[in-house]
Amino acid sequence: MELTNTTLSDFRAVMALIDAGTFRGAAERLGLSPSALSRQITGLETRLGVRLFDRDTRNVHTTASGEAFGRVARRMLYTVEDGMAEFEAYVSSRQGRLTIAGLPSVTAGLLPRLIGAFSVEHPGIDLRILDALSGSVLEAVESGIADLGFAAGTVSTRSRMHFEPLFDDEFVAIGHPDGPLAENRGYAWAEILEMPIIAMAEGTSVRELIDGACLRHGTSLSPRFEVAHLATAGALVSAALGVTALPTMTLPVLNMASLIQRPITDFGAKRRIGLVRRTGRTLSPPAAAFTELVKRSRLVR
Amino acid sequence: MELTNTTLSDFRAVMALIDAGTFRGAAERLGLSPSALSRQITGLETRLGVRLFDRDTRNVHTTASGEAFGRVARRMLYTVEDGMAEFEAYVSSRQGRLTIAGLPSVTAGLLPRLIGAFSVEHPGIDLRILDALSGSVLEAVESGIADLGFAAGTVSTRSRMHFEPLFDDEFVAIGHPDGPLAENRGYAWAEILEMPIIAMAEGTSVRELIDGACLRHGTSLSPRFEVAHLATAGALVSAALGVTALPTMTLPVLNMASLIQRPITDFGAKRRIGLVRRTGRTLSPPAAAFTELVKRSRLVR
DNA sequence: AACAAAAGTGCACTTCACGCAACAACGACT
DNA sequence: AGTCGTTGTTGCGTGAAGTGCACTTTTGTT
Repeated sequence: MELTNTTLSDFRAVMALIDAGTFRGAAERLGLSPSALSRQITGLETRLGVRLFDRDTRNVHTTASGEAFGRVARRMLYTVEDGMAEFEAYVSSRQGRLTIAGLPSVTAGLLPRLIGAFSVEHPGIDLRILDALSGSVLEAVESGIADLGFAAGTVSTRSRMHFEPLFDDEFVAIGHPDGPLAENRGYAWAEILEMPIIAMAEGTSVRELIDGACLRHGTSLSPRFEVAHLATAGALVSAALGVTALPTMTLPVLNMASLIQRPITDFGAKRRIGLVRRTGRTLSPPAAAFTELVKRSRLVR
Repeated sequence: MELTNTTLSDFRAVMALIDAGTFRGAAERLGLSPSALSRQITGLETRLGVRLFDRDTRNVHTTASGEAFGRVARRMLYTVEDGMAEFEAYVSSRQGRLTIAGLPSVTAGLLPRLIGAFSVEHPGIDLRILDALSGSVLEAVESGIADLGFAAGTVSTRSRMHFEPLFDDEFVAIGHPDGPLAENRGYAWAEILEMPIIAMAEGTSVRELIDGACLRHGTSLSPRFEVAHLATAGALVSAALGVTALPTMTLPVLNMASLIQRPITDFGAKRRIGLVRRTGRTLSPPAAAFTELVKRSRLVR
């Protein structure tokens, strides 16, 4: 009994013949000639070593073995149908899973709107958000844990991954209403450096950007506090312990009620936010759909 | 997306490539050349409109879509494997169902030994016994309710079905020890007709045979009692109400403790017991196996 | 920098499947 | 009972699909 050579068309042929009851009808349903179907059934019976249909030139009767095979065939075709439908649903992003890594500022400030829109368009997709520091975002995407990542477009980012810039996130100075930024005007970066600075911890993209700006200005940063979380920085500023410089994107995370923001006139450094993905790797359909959505939503300001 | 043309070899190819990680290894496992596999994967990807593997000349990486397809493919191949194993088990009579119709005398006297042996050889097969009158046996087999039937080989039987004779069941006279058959010798049929006869109801094969014998002897039967069931006949004889003539095969059904049996010297009619099955219909594998067992058990006496 | 290994491609060949036409057998209708 | 129509099967030719071999290209390694 040669089972391995059995193909899906064999199953389809048997099913059609069982349902139609005649070779002619079954062949028509399958879209081929009666002779072709006859050969196929004969060949299958030969390979199986079992007669599936008792037939003469006038009648066709399914044997017990034929019915047994038909049950198997029906299950098989259902499985194929279901499987392909499932795959098609996956490809067309109707179901699946999408993991997005992002800097905390992005996940908090930008992602809510995006994933809101996405989950409306693709309700069947399980969304996972990974908020991590800059390095972890790249790591997550590179290792495949995350499909996409939102990160700042630093040099290291662009070399390891494909980076698609979305918009520039400008730095503003944040201070207490009664603090050194009380005057409602733009401040120069040199001015700010004179104030007590609350800086983000090293390893964050914000800190990386600020360090780079200092380098270009030929100055150096001497922070009064270093904090790991944006909210902490906000709290410290609210307590009038100092000022800080943050990208505007991060502001929604903070409670701005008791804070004021001022432009930095000559800071120059912008945080270029973009979408990272592995180079040379095809995006999963949900990831591609999400990328499409992001582009469509015109974040560029 | 062309889903319908997807074939089992596509699933096998994807599975092999996922598992092996290289075209070369996968091709070897599939028993074909790397180029053929390359074309197959490319063709599948084209039909699906989705890239399943990211590959350069050196590395092969499964995409998210490829893994999704792989999950579907694995399920598919398991289903095929299971299904074919199930069918193979059915064909080789390791599982399935077998319905045997038989005359009450046969089912009671002969079948127990046979189905005992059969269920030892084929423990996975569900056995159903249909004990019915002669006509019902044929009906059950003809309609497909029963796969096989044990019946007496009358003319009508042979014309409608394929009849395979197994053995001849001879008639003996049954009486009460104190009745007219008290003498331990053979009795002529004419003698017995003089005694009070307990006959089986019309429609039973026993009655059919006896009527035939009377016809040949130029006599006629005038039964004192007519009963539908063998056990009833036996009970009547036990009560010394008369004598009866029955095939030896039926005797195990009766309680012979208070009965005696005597040869009928010139009765001449034997009941030819045989296996009936539909003409022109292939037997189900369990039925074929059972037939084989019956032939092997050499019932011919 | 050169080599080796692996995937992709052009080309020729085989094999498989298909349709058409002829054939055989069975059933129905007169 | 004879005839005709229908239905499954088979012989044959054709076309497409698949396969292997040889070669190219690219990439990782020594």
